[in-house]
Amino acid sequence: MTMNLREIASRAKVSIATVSRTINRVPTVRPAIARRVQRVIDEVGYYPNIHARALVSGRSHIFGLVLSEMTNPFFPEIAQTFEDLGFEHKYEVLLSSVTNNPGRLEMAARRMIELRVDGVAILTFGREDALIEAFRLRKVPAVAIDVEPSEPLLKTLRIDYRYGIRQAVQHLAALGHTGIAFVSGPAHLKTALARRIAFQECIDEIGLRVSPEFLIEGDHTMEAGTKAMAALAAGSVRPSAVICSNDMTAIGVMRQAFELSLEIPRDLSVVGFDDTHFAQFTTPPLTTVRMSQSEIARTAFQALLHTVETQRSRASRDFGTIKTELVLRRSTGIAPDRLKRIGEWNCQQSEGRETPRLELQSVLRK
Amino acid sequence: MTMNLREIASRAKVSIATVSRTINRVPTVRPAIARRVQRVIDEVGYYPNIHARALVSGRSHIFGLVLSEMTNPFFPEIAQTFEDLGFEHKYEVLLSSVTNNPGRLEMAARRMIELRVDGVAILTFGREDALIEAFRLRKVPAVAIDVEPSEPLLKTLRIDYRYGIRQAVQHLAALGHTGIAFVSGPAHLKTALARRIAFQECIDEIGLRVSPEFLIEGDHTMEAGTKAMAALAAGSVRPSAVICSNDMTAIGVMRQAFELSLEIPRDLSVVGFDDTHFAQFTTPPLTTVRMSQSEIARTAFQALLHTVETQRSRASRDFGTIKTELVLRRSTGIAPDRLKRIGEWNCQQSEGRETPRLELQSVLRK
DNA sequence: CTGTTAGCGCTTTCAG
DNA sequence: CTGAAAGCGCTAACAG
Repeated sequence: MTMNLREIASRAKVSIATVSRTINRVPTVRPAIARRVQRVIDEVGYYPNIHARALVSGRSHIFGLVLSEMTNPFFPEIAQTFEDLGFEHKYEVLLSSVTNNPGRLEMAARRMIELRVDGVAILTFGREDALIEAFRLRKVPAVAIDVEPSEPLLKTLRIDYRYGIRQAVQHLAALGHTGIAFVSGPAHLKTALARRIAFQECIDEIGLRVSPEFLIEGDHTMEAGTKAMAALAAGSVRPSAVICSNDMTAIGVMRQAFELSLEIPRDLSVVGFDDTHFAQFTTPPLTTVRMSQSEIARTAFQALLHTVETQRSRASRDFGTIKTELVLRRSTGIAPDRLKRIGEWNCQQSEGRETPRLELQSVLRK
Repeated sequence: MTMNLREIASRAKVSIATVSRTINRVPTVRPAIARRVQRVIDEVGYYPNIHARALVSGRSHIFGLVLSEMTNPFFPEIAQTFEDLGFEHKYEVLLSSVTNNPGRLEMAARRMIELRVDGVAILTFGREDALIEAFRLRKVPAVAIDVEPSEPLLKTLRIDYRYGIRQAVQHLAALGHTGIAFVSGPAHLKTALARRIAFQECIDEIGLRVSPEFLIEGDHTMEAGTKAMAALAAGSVRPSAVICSNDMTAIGVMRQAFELSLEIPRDLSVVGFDDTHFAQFTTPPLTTVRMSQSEIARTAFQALLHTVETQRSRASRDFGTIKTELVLRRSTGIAPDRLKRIGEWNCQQSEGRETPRLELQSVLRK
């Protein structure tokens, strides 16, 4: 038995319009009737057909969410928040993860458009240009990261990479590190590039210099971290600290450090980027730059909602800047050579495997 | 300019029926005309309206996929494969992650039904009953794990937890462990229960016994693993090995072991379950029971496809059994007391931090 | 307050 | 081989 408005209407002895109104909570329905209709609906467990509704109303009540590989935990955490928000505001969310797989990007755009999403958040952190163009053409409201919003339907969400990366660099420098390596993400990702540049600038700022050997290109996977660390260890000079473009990379670096019997942070300090939930559970817990996933998801959602719900949001507004910030944990410590000098001055053995730690948070966060 | 069949038709100077046929590759369209139509479609970048199509055809070409919390990497890995398959077979996939959040489960069912999915894979590993019932009522083809398929539209996909868990238990026993703890998932999850029972049986089988203190209930999060290990360490007797109901739990256990200055595997052996990608990157790499995510996703997808594409798939078939299997890495080693005895016999120091290892794979996998 | 009716964009007979 | 026309289930005027 296929249920539809007509069937409900006939059972409740009203017209289909009344059923429709009841479902949509139009207040002009006499309460007694509304209750009667509702009872029938509940009895038969009727759910409206979204397709019919979208077709006639022109609004699908679906938001698209385009992310990169779901296997990087950073993205599921965004998805989770975004979905929660959708739930709260009665929007479906159509998730599309764009892998390197060619055609996948195009596919994502196609899905979103075919399903006539009311708006789409593009949080791929890098290769969004083609998507943005596709949605602009079809006049689909969109929000993306660090783009120039050339028109009212495109909102932007900026990220201040510099702030957190500066904290990381200064934290390391304060601990006496001078040889600091950086493992970047894939060069073609804008976001990865931005992080690397921020690193470079922050290093320059304090008058340090980084040997070209210390700038390794990775691809934001754990495997890349492993390889990068192997390369670093094989070099003529070795860094005493390494900053990674994301947490996955840092995990890979730590893995390889373990392989090389390097103890963290005694022999090597490691800093991640993202602060995924995992960062708290590495051994040792990872010092990393937090970029709040939920804040990103929330801001993106709000931007979309704002664009859709208010007709004349003519001004292509900037939806604020997401700040990044260093979270100190235990993968960073005093630079090995400074530590040695401390040892010489003060011959008594410090207890166990503990490494002396500086509490810099108050300084860094001034 | 809102594009639709009519518009394309008028531009290509054919009827809308012909455009429809062209799009759907109906072979009776004269090639010359088809080309003309196609050119117009490409020029204007037209995408059909899925809603209209679904409405009239009665088939949405959408598969639903219900998973548990996406923040456990096990699930994204399934989602990835399932989506790839959707891509390949021209199905949308609508992902719904069911968190503990009350109402979220109901919401998932509602979404699937309102969007008239052609089938739904329920891979929540535990609390699927309500969902299954909802889909049964509405005659939505479904596939779920370890259910009794009472009717043709419900397929089942079985998982052999025992096989892998037995390997884990025997591996540990062979290394001389007698005090083996088990950190389970939440008691209300069928799948977690199944794992715990399998563990118990495998222990019984070899005549070992496990103290009640060694059976800890967790909830499949890293936090739970941490707490479980803390509890274990605080007990009157300590286990020399712990098997976890999933990899997340194992990561938490390792994290806490580190906190307690327990070295793995010298002081404690740890075994996970799932073999998520992360298991290769813990320090040390995690010995774990593999349950192939891609195999699960693939089997579920095939079951759905089979149900949908063949009208009269009357027989409610079992879609095979997924096997589980121990993957040896480096979080397990010889039991501490046996190791000590070895040390006594053979006084020469073994090199560095290496722990003697047995290569049991060939035996275990006979 | 409630009912009637005209489509939304598409697929699918049924005629030509 | 191509076109005309009848809906799919629903919303939104417009009447009553």
